Amino acid sequence: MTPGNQPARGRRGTTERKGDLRERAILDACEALLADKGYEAMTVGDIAQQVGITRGALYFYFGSKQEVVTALVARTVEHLWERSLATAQSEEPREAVAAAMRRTVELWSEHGLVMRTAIDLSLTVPEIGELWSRTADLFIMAITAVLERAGVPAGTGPQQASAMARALCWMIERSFYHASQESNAQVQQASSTCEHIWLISAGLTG
Amino acid sequence: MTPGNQPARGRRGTTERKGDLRERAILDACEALLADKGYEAMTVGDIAQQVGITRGALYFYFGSKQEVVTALVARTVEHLWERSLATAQSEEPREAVAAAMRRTVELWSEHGLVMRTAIDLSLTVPEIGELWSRTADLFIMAITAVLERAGVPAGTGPQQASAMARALCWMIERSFYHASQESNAQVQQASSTCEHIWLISAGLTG
DNA sequence: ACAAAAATCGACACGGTGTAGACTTTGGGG
DNA sequence: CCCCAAAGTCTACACCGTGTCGATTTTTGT
Repeated sequence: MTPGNQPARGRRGTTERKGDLRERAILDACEALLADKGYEAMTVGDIAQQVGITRGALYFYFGSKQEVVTALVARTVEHLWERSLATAQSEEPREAVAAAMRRTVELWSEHGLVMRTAIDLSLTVPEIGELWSRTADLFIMAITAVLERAGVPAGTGPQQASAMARALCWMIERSFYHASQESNAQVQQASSTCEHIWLISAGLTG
Repeated sequence: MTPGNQPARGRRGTTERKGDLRERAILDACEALLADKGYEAMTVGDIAQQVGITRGALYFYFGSKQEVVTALVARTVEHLWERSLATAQSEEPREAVAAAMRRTVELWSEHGLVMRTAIDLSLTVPEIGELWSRTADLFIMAITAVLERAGVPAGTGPQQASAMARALCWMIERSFYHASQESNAQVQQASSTCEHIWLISAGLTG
């Protein structure tokens, strides 16, 4: 479809099409516009103008505003996946929780805008919904692992690790979603509260 | 602005303007359309057609699609407020939690569609954001009260009732949001899990 | 340096929005 | 009963954002 779907890295020469630059520029422009106009108000013409091309040219790269935003979300989410694999590997559950929450604060501080956008569009843009759902599953699996290591019985019943992890994941998502709209201080506060509830839920009181 | 802003209930005679009927019919149509097309796909023309009038006539009642949906949300949310005042009045915290969750299941089963819509549009339609924020605050206050009665220290610190209640509220909102999209069984499951975590957070283990 | 591929542009058709003005219905007083 | 103002409704229009098309220019590999 759009150029850049295949990396097309020629073995040696940096096959860096001019269009690859433009594509990144479009995504950057989109992120900037998203920041100060919001998704609804942002128009395809706005993005093109920000990049310095016409709408027609932009449609060469992406088929619609939704596709642009989807690509932006994909770029960000890919970044999350890379950096989050090694998290919560600690043996000590208490430390694992702390590490995970530190990581979460980082992610939302850096990418809060795009993550909020992804959540907002999950319903209306199936592709984004899929992307975010995948991401949430990673978090849920990580939380489940920590709960089980802390002694919570495995299983999908209401009082068992998997279901609890899902609920805790939504708690964290929503808390950070709101907090990251306000200030870094709010994010810190949300983080502390979520960490506390997570610890209690894992039976790690005191 | 639009008719019906003032109840205009003449003291005796039922001053039931023909327009009041239409207004309700529009809201009903909107709710129906919302159910099987979704907000984005639903057009002002669709709503008008469903009611059996033209777009022009609809604009006599509401200034835009957003206004229609806002009115629909307002109608539903008003309903929530009425019925939720007497909840969680029980002395026994454990019973209060159970009652609150039963209530929540009811609300989401009956009004899940509109509630999800309200949440989705909170960002883009400030008026709806305000409405939903108010509603969330009611829930948070109720949860706070239960936590305090169960012995959680009052205050806004991360380990104190108010902050914890907020996090728990988001957990419940998000869990039900997702579950109510799937099935009643999922809603029940979510309810049980949330209840369990709430109880643990309140220190009511065992 | 030249041809194919990549990129860009301007113009168009389409669909949804919101508004304006003319027309019809409704429902109290004279 | 009639009349008139208010309430309600309609058709037509202007606007704006979208997505597409064909013509044109630039890049790129050889």
